[in-house]
Amino acid sequence: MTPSSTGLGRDVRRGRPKDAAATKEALLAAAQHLFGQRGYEATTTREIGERAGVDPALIARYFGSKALLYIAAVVAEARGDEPTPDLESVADVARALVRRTDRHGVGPVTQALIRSDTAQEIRSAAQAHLTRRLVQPMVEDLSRRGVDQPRLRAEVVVAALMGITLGRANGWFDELSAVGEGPLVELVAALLDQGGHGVGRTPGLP
Amino acid sequence: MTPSSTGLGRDVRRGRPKDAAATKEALLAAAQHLFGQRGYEATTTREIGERAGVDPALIARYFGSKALLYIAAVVAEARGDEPTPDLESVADVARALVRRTDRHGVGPVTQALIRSDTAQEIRSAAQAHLTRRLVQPMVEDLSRRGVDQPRLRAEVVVAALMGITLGRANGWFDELSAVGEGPLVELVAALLDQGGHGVGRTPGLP
DNA sequence: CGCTAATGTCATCACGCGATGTCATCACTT
DNA sequence: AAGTGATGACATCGCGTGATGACATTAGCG
Repeated sequence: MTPSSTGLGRDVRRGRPKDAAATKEALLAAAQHLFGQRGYEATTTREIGERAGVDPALIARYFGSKALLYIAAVVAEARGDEPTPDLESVADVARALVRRTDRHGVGPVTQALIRSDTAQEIRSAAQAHLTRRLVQPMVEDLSRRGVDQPRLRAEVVVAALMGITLGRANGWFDELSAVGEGPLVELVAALLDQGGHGVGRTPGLP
Repeated sequence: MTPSSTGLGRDVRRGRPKDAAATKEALLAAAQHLFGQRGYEATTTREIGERAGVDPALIARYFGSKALLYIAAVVAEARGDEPTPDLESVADVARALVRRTDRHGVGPVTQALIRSDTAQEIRSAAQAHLTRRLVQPMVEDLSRRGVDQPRLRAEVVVAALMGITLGRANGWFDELSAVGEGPLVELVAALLDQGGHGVGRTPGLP
């Protein structure tokens, strides 16, 4: 989140008119929210313009097209992702994911991944982001702890976490959506982080 | 899957013309496949008609509308879901989910759940289906085994499984998509089914 | 064989989308 | 204060969508 977007928040833009930078930020903030909430196809440029208090035609002027605005939103989300906290243990990742989803919704990156109609370029970017940001650190952590098949394990865990946050945000189940962040993270970490409990190895190994 | 739809498979409909029942089935089969693959919004009635070898206008005749056809597809999927195998243990659910996704794609029910633009009626039906079919049996299994917070646990596990199958089907990560069904199910079961390993209780309990 | 209702085909509608271009309006420099 | 380029508002375009209704064709029955 940029400082100015924090300032104007969710509503129609006020302040002095004819400020190109502010307009661009307002559009980006609105795009982040709407794309993250409903995904690419389900969000219209008119909605984005309305939420930003700005004419939708300005999307073309400042970002080129709706697709490029989406990419800008993904990039902005990747940057604003908390100042790179040390996401290593499963609990860390789980907490970060749940917290961010609870606050800002699913987010453009996740939306890009779950939708099959996402443009290939956007999808690749989102996958790379997810891998570099979440999977890779976990792989290193698992390797360090001597768990075998660390990469596959990390991928499975991250995918599982995606499903959990997705289900929570979308209200699939009653208790999953109702439970607090703390208990949920605790439960999920206990479930998925078995290295700490000595059960992380394949059956048959010492 | 109905017997006749199995017979004609993926392609254009042949056989004797002017058969309303066959036309209806062809449309339903095509709808199940396309809706399950791409979701509701991303699938057009023209595509469904083309895949079924039938005029798209017949969707309106036989199902009323695209939305009603989608509901019919969800209902059909719910019915055709293997003749109610005993889905109790986590491993059972994982195996069934992975297997069905590997064969038929994500499926209309899951698509309805992950898309935020799904009509409320469809979403409720999909949630109810998921709860009755997967969560409820697992709750009973966990309760029987004395695990506490059985409902929340079951919901978390099912959501995690959704994420895993979703990530596998959508190619989020290399190894997750490449690994065979057997090893994946084994790993996932070992990860999520902790009741069998004595780690299923909340920390602090005997 | 001929009639009729069921079935399939086709042209077309209204709508919402993203995008574009034109023109009015404002801010900044001198 | 005036001029000028940047900025925003508006009307409109072309496209693809789901849906509709008129028309052609077939199957089933007497």
